[in-house]
Amino acid sequence: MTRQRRLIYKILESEKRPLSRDEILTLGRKVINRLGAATVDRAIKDMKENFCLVGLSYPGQPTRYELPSNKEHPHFICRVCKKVFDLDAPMILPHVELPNGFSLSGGEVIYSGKCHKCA
Amino acid sequence: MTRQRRLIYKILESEKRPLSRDEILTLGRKVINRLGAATVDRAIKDMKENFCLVGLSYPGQPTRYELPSNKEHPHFICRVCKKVFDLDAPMILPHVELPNGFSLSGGEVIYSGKCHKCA
DNA sequence: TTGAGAATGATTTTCGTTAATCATTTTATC
DNA sequence: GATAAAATGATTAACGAAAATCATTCTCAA
Repeated sequence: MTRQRRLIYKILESEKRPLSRDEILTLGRKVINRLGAATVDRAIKDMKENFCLVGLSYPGQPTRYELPSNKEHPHFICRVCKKVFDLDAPMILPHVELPNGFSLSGGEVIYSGKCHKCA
Repeated sequence: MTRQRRLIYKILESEKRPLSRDEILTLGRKVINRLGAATVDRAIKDMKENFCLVGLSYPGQPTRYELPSNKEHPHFICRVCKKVFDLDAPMILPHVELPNGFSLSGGEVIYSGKCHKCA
């Protein structure tokens, strides 16, 4: 555990929304201004393997990551600035009838629209 | 309108699930075996601009596209083979309380699990 | 049928993300 | 405090998707 790793974890913990590599890097450099991109990449890679960091992806955009939360929650993506937010609401996954032979193990609800800054 | 474009449109229409560039290419070559990748790319690009082809993306995977449907529907992604299916069910987007200043314009529901072939 | 304009397909280039390299620094243990 | 192991950060390489190029072929309206 290094200063950098602790910082990256702390950023993910405090931002409470999925962050891309570059978002983490930008936020991190406010604290450790020589923070390297490779370090963030490696931290993400390791966390993905160990604590199953959650990945979220949109067409034409880098994958965003967040810490696995104790309570599942829906996401919101702003169609203008493309930022992704966590919604402070329980995630309700509507019941569906799956085709024969399919088994369900999870799901994801994503709302889209405009955030407070872009509205 | 060319033979290739008609074929690509027809494939998207008949498969009824989001397809990646390569999936379209593979299916298309069963009919036009000299179908070029660039042709599929261009068709996707044009359709994206004109009929607002819908893009769907997952971490570490190419974007998949489908024709805008008259009725919104949820998707299902198989965690094993990564194929994406349309679910034949109305999409219910649970009501949520958005933070102040946010406006809602749409949403997406994605279920995950195992498909009939991977179960 | 013909010819201008557009689409095709093979290939190359560009672009952004992710992984690998390596000398240096930091961490944790003795 | 010394030291072995691991992480860092700058850089380069690998990789895949998307766009650009260009000679050839196809489409469609006159």
